Amino acid sequence: MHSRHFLLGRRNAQLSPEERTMLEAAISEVRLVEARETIVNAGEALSTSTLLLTGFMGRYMDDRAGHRQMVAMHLPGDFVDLHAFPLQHLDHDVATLTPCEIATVPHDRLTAITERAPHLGRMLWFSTLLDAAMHREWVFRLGRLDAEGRMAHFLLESWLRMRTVGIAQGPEFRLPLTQADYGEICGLTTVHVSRTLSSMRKKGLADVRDGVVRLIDLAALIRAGEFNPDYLYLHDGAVTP
Amino acid sequence: MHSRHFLLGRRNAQLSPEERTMLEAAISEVRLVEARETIVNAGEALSTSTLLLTGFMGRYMDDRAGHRQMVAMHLPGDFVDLHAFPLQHLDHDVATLTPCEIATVPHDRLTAITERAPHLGRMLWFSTLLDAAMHREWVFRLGRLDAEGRMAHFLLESWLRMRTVGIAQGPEFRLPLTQADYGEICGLTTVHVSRTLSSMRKKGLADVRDGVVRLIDLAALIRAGEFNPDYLYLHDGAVTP
DNA sequence: CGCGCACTTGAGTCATTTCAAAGAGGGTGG
DNA sequence: CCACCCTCTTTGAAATGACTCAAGTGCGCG
Repeated sequence: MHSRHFLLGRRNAQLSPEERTMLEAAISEVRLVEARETIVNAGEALSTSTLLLTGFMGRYMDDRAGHRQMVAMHLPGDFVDLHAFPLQHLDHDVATLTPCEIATVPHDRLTAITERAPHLGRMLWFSTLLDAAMHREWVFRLGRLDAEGRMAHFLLESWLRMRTVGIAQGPEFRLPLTQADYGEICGLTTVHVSRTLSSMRKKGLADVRDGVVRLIDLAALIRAGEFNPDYLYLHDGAVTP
Repeated sequence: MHSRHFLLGRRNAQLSPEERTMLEAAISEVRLVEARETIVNAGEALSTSTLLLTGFMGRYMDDRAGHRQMVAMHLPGDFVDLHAFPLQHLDHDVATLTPCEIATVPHDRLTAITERAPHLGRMLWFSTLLDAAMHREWVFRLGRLDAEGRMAHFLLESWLRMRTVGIAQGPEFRLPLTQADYGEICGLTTVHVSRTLSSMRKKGLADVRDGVVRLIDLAALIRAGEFNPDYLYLHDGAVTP
């Protein structure tokens, strides 16, 4: 399948063709999932991990009142719950935001990869560390930025990530999130997301509406979000050869 | 050195004696570092990682105004910047909170471990995933909890972690942090940390002072911090045999 | 047509910050 | 040995950012 090969391993730029083939061969199944469906519940035992081929997914933790905090958003090419391989079960839920095409990879095949292809194994490790680096940035975002800064930071992060996998080019791109989603990402209420976005629109920073993001004043967004893209390791991706 | 062997690998309960020996043999140097010293700056190229033997360390990201957000705290037995092995440089600073005894592990020896001992390699991977799980919990804490909840959550997390490495037993334990540290952890100002702690004292939840934490009403703390310890994977730690 | 969902807007409240000042303790140098 | 100066902590008062509650708009879809 063309699109599958196209996306696979996109996130880890340093894979050789043989490694890509090996990873692709580890897929046991590809299927479609509807929007807003939970595909993994926190705590359940897992013997497979999920590679996202098309669509958007999120990882969530719930508070007692049922309010959700998103702890990660995933794009095509992401190994959404690769950490379930070493961890065996997850501390959060995984759900689709949009309709998604996902590939299933059994853990025993990953074990074989770490044994037969140590470099590819380290690239998988690298991929989970990218998630961790993003988690840290989310901690920073929530701990130190105000509503506008959080939104700006998240929009910039998403834009760069989407550019690296080729689903965004210019400063206008499709990001099919509702304001409630933004609230779950940025630790804000829906109401306050609405106010924040309209203020950013008024100030000429960015225009977010109808699932489309238009970044208008990049310099101001970078300033507001105190954004430094180093944590995305965009020009790295190799461990040892 | 007795204490070294005692601590090494404590975090990853499932290491065999041979694996412990192998990890210990990877240490090239042990040294002492004073309190409040930065041992790694964000962005610098790294060819070694650091194992914390005694003392407390933190990982930090700075905002433009120079305010810091702590993104992780480390205890004896933690591989503080193991992720520098695949990543090659870090997106945050690493600094001591107290005087620390640290062991240096060159990355080429870690490469050898992943090649010669895949299971130990996966345990190292597991260890970085524990950090990621804690990062997620910190995202949740900052995104969904109020000041009292954040403090309660952090105190409980620290208590459980310290119990698993044997440096805390009962509900009273030494945690040598200032209120400014708590602020950098919980995304609060020092002033508000002071108010929050005194309110928790008044309510009989916990008594934090002079670097000593006394957890008084565990049930209430768990409720306030919406605390569920599953993310610490305390009863896990094995991948595949 | 009407219902549900996403978004907007307003008014009032509350949590946290900011600014300011002062106390408590520990260590150091005169 | 005392005076002084750190750093850490506490407290007060005012300002502000975000939340809650509430009502209302616009839109797509059955």
